Amino acid sequence: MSLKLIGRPLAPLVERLARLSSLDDADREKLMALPHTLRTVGPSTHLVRDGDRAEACWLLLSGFAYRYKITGEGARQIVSIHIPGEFVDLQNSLLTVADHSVQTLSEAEVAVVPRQALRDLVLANPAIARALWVDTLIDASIFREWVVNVGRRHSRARVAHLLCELCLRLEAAGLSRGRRYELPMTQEQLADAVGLTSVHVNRVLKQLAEEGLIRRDRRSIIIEDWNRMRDTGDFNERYLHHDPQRLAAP
Amino acid sequence: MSLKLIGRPLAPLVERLARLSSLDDADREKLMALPHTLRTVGPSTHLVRDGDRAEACWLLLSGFAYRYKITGEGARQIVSIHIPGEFVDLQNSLLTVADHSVQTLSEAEVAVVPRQALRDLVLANPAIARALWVDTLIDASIFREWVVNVGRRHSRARVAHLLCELCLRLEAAGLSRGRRYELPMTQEQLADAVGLTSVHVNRVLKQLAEEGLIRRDRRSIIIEDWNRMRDTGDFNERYLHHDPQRLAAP
DNA sequence: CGTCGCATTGATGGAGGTCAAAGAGTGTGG
DNA sequence: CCACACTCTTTGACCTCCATCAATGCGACG
Repeated sequence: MSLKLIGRPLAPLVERLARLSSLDDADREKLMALPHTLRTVGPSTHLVRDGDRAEACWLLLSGFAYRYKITGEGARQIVSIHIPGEFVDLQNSLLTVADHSVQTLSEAEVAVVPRQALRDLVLANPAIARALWVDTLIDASIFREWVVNVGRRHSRARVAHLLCELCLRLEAAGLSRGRRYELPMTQEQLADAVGLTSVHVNRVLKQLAEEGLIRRDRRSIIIEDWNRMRDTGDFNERYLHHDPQRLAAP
Repeated sequence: MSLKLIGRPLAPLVERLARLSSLDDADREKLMALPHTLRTVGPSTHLVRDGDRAEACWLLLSGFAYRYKITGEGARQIVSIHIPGEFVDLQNSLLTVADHSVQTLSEAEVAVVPRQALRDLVLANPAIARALWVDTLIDASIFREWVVNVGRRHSRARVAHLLCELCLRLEAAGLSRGRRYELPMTQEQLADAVGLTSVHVNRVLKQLAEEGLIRRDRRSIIIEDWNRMRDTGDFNERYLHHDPQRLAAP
């Protein structure tokens, strides 16, 4: 269902990109004017399915989503979690067939941007092209960190690392209150993000809570002791590249 | 040490990018004319170190390299393996500080491209910008598959998957003879790429060889039975996006 | 011919998986 | 307002895959 939202619906995207790369007012206007359709979708809605032909790019305006793949044995691995303001499949603009699926975690407002519109915008605006490229590079950096997380860290560290990452990303987007944030994920989904089982994630969370590193309140996470979480999660935020990237303008 | 190589040293890059995205003759010429310094470096040479300020991008012209991170506990995770024609750290063009290290596996010829030269080229040439963006998107796709590999596959499948991936990538680059290719990696390095120990990788390789799926000859891998390797590695090449991406020109 | 790095093999242990059941939170319909 | 249904969380018992530790083998190279 299409619906009109107030004002400038794409603002979260523009703010995000402007944090990553310098954009002048004209660039921002052009981004805001990107043709799109707004939709509100429920939790567990598939936005993209593995194997789909790419037709549009989905931009998350509110709510959470995740990308995942299913192995031949039927196991699911979540490869990324997305927060408002992020494109969940920017690759659809240029690659022809989706190599993974995208599903919402919560109810979400999304903007559907036709693939061609994005290509045209990028072709005509080098600064926007650069901003989107930076976005893709940071995405890739996060994937690399996830490879390390599931490949070489113990269960405690994996879970702590993920919780630290989400906390900082939400903070950068202005979506957390202090060290507390909503995390609308089941323990099974958390498990699929860190390559463990839900049973084990449950034990790890329990232990982290008992030791006073975190507190859990329904689907909220409160990081009680950031320093110890950082240590047990072997977390170094450099890979998020949140430091200002705005170098001398093009 | 800088040295002059014959003809058009950047040709492997141009060929690779042209496979990924449409480039006209003018674009190709501009890429070929990218300012750079050629160097020949020995095996185990660090091209980038985690934490370095990005000054240049390294392009592999011959030989192999890999990117890795070290955890707080000192474990290494290899996050990607690179073959000739690939940029090993395109992100250096736009991100300011390296979040991982890059090291050669074998002796290698590399081109060092000043970061600013690449930025300028991209800013002035949308088609080249697009090609490099596609390159980054495919890189990211491979990282995602690696997350799945270390997160959700058993040891046999992990190793088989990696061997399948390298085979196809080398084939696409015209660097394998049939199903045989040189793989200048120790079993410890293989282990760090798939999140296992070298001891276990050794046992897996032995088993794959005993069952007739592969043959090993020094540092060469021969895939004897592609179909069974594909099955045991749960390998689906779609994520490599080797299918022609050349859609209607910009 | 020694030595150095890597591969190979065996023995043992543990982190995390699997299986199964009970508990808790939330929503719904009577 | 309660009963029950459904999903998710929690906990316990047991087991397996892979890590760890420790030798030994072996090929390349000075």
